Amino acid sequence: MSNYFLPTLKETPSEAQIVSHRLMLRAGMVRQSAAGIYSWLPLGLRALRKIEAIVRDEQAKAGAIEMLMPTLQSADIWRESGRYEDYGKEMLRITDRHGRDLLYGPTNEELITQIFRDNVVSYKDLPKNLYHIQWKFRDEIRPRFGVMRGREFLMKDGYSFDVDEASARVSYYKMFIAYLRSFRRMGLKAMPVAADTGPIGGELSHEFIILADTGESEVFCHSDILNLPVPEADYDGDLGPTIESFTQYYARSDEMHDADMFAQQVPAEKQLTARGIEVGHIFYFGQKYSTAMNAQVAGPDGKDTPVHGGSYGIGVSRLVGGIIEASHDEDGIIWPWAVAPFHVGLINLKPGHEGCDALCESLFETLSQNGLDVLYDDRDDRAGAKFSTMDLIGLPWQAVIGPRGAEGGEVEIKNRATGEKHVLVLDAAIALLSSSPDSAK
RNA sequence: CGGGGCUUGGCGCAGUCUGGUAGCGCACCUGGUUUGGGACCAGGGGGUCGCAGGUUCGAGUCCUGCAGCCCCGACCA
Repeated sequence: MSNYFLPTLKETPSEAQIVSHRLMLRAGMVRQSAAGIYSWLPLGLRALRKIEAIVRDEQAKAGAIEMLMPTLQSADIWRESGRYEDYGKEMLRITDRHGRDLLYGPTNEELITQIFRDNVVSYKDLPKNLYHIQWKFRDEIRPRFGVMRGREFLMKDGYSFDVDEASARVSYYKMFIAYLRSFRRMGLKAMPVAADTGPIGGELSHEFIILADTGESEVFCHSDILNLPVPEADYDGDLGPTIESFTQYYARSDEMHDADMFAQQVPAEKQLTARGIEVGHIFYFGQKYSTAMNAQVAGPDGKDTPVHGGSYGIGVSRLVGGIIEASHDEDGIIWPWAVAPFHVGLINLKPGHEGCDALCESLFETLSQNGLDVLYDDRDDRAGAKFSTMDLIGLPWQAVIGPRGAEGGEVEIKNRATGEKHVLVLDAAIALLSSSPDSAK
């Protein structure tokens, strides 16, 4: 850590209003560069990458294929879909040296549709679900809340292509399940709420909301939906009943909310009105883009038909803030194991002390070999300062080695979430640290 | 885009009303004493006071314009 870059702050910068923003600044995860635009410092980047990894894993299980599209797009394809004008001022428009119109992509329906139509011509190639994790830019009227509503943000966006609506529904269901699983693995309880489908209509649009008082979305739901088991990653067979187990309950965003229906369908003691953070959004948009942009495949009958599309977004950078909103205390962040930038914070209370140094290095080596990410605090500083820093950055385990215990080869292990401490000999400490402490909660 | 607020060293702030040669805490550097929950003493470095004009013998302070940032609302991963 003496060689690391982790600029923590004792005092809270005045611009940060919500707890996740304050903690991200104080813990040295991000620094603001302009309104709604952030640099990700090493610690923040590690959390971001952990979230990406979970998303990738669950996308792969659900059959989605990763690719990467550019941040800059040509205006031409957006003129084709009709959204170049429609998108308005939220789209950042750029002109290159030749006077050609470009834009910093706020989303990628047009680009993926272009790629698809140029390369897929038969129903035999369907279904396809392609995604990427890329920075987006939306020139928000009012960015706020740190990375929760930035103008530049990292999003996983995926697009499915199917030959008909029935098949598109299956693609949608797969993402529905993959999203539930992804958020749960990040230590979050995300609930799917019926969302506005816009001009397309239908019931196939859901937002995934995690509850938080500082959230910008208001939701109305049956409280049982929060405690449903998360489905297995089994995507064969009929997914309908699994989806139904969620959609049978009333759960709607404020623009879809119907007070009478809510009162009728949900017993009073189960009615939950709460604020939340939208961390994912999936929807089926039918043939909207494929028709506008002529993305057709030949069916079994040899006739061309526009493909049925869906799109699926996860706010990756927003999740970093969202997870902190959901998991912190007055001392700092409490990272869930799966997304923690490091698993273990190793504190050497007395660098330079032979016994402490040797024990720390031994522990560091063994834990690293066991595949754990360890942040080693070997700074020459007071114990209190080290404890405070470690609590602030919120790694799941803290391993403290000082002259007191070093003689007997003892390590003090602290669980950041519960505050529980155990004094253990090296081998026992290694065994404990190698396990996720989340189950203790 | 409407309403409100802010801008003074890396961070948090005072000073602006009433113009007179820029200050406090934290952080940083040096030395010493300390050392298991953000130590103490002494010394030290660092600021075109957001930018541009103007008023004045003199502007952080007064006037005009502009910019950046934050908060509340309508829009969004």
